[in-house]
Amino acid sequence: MGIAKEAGIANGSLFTYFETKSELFNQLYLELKQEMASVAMTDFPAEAELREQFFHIWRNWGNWAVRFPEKRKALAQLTVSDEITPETRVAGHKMMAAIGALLERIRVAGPMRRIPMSFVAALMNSVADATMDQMIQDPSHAKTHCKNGVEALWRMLA
Amino acid sequence: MGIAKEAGIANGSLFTYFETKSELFNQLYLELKQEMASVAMTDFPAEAELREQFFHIWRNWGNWAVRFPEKRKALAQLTVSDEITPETRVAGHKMMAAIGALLERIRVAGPMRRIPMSFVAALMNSVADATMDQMIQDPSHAKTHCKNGVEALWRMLA
Amino acid sequence: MGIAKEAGIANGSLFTYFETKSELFNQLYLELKQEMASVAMTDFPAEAELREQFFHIWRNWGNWAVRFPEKRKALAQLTVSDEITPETRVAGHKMMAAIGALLERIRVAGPMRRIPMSFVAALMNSVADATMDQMIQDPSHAKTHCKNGVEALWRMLA
Amino acid sequence: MGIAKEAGIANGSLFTYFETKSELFNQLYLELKQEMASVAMTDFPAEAELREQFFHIWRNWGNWAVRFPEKRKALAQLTVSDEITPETRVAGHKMMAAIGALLERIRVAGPMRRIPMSFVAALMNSVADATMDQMIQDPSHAKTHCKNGVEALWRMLA
DNA sequence: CATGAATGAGGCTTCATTCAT
DNA sequence: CATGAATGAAGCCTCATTCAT
Repeated sequence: MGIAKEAGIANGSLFTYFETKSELFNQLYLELKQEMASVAMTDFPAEAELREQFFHIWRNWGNWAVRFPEKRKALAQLTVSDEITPETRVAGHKMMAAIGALLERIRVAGPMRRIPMSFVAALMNSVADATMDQMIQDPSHAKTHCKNGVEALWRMLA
Repeated sequence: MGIAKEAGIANGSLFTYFETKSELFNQLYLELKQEMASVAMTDFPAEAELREQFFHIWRNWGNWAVRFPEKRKALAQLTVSDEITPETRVAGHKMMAAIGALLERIRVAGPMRRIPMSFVAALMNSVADATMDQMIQDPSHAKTHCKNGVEALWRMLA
Repeated sequence: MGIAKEAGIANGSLFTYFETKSELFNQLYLELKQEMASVAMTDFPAEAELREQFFHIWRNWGNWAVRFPEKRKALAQLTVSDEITPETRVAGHKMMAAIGALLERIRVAGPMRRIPMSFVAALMNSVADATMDQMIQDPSHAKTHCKNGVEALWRMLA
Repeated sequence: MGIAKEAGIANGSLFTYFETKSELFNQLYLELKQEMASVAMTDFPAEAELREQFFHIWRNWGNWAVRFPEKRKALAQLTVSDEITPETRVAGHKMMAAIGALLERIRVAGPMRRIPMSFVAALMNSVADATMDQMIQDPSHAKTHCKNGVEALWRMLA
């Protein structure tokens, strides 16, 4: 369909800002990752327990996914795209450092303490994706699905 | 890159078998789903407990994914592709009926008994995907990752 | 659509009889021309007047066109096709020699006596084509259209 | 041979102006019809008799055909092409409304008064085509062929 | 002799990219 | 800096033609 048209701008205008389609994708990926990271920390309850902190982040993600399903979809597609370079992926992960640290604290305290963090993170992401998809497909019960997803994940992690 | 070239045949030859690129994709999707379904049931322990039956299927999947990573990758890509029609997806799910029934028995007996089966199935699939990816990325510990994945999922389900 | 499929035979079978698509077209053109020529002379009233002889041929053509509209269409298309060689066209005209002679007798006796025969023949063909098209499009009044066409042409020629 | 190459432009450039090959053909058909219609009315003798008016149009057509044989050929091919939609044909006929009205006045006053206008128009077109072809094939006598053609048609019509 | 799978040249179409305005 | 016409590489698809069965 043409990425310029999809972005709603003149096809030539794209190259005022980006040298290349790949560059655009990588930059967009980082922007969306950044957005997910900062959305996650909105009203973060610094004094609460681990579980409540984790659930808080999850709720923020869910709200964001339901409000901006196109962003969620774009990020999902970019995540599996071959256009995103390893460097960009690393940079994206760094933006999630705070959440990674939180997950790490959960991991070492629970049944997955012997399992590599990378795998645990991958599992969290996959469950988060499945949950957000469910919320978007059935928005009238979004809150319930959100809770169900995080409780399922919590059983896995803690 | 051109799907004919990728398949190693003359570009025109594709259309001896398939009317259309879409038809090829849909048919390939079904074939791979069928393969996953029948691989899963290999040496199925009909008399064993639920847990052992489920772990058995999971191990079969893991072995298949490690042996045929290209098939696994192709199926993953087809699953998220827009070329696959809803009809094809339904047909694909039907091939998994036996596994679905098993999962259903696990679900009604555990903490997810109040949660829609479709969501539970989606969670299982997403965890399976993450596990297979991990196994393929780090094949020297494939068996361990396989076990870690299914145990994590089992904590979620049962 | 593929000329073999259109002919209702296996694609490879075509080349048992014809070296080439062009050869097939040229041969088919000649066959249809031959058919039109011999159909035209069916029950030819050798003793009748010029006008009646001409009308007789015209009626034969009309009946043929209504009975075999696909043949009529094929011939019309072949006639304007670039695949038909000048040699084939000449051969086709020779098959129509008897009708050409009749037309020539009409021409020299009428208002077009100073006009090149080739042009007169072209005019006759174009009026015949238009008439057959009309007959095929509105077969319930085919006879009327047939008569209207030849009478119009007769006013032109005689 | 590839319609872009034939037009002398890069193959992709076509789609800057037309969504589709079909659209290009239909639009070109209308443009050529429009051109024929407006050419026909050049210096139209509004006060002259029917016959002179008709001959005037015919002469205009003949001059146009001899001057732009490629346009004439293109229009002839488009007219028999399957790419031209019925809607486009109707639109094309509407452009010829003035000429149609003139022909109608001739028809009702002559021997074809009982014959459907559509058939009469088809006959006129077929004779016009044959005449233009003759003029283009033998341009040194173009004027004579032009006159011969219209006089022949006039005998048919009036 | 008939068949149909396989081929590849050639046509239509898309789309990232360039560039004159 | 924005625009959109122009480009051409690359993809999908058609179809005449070949060839092993």
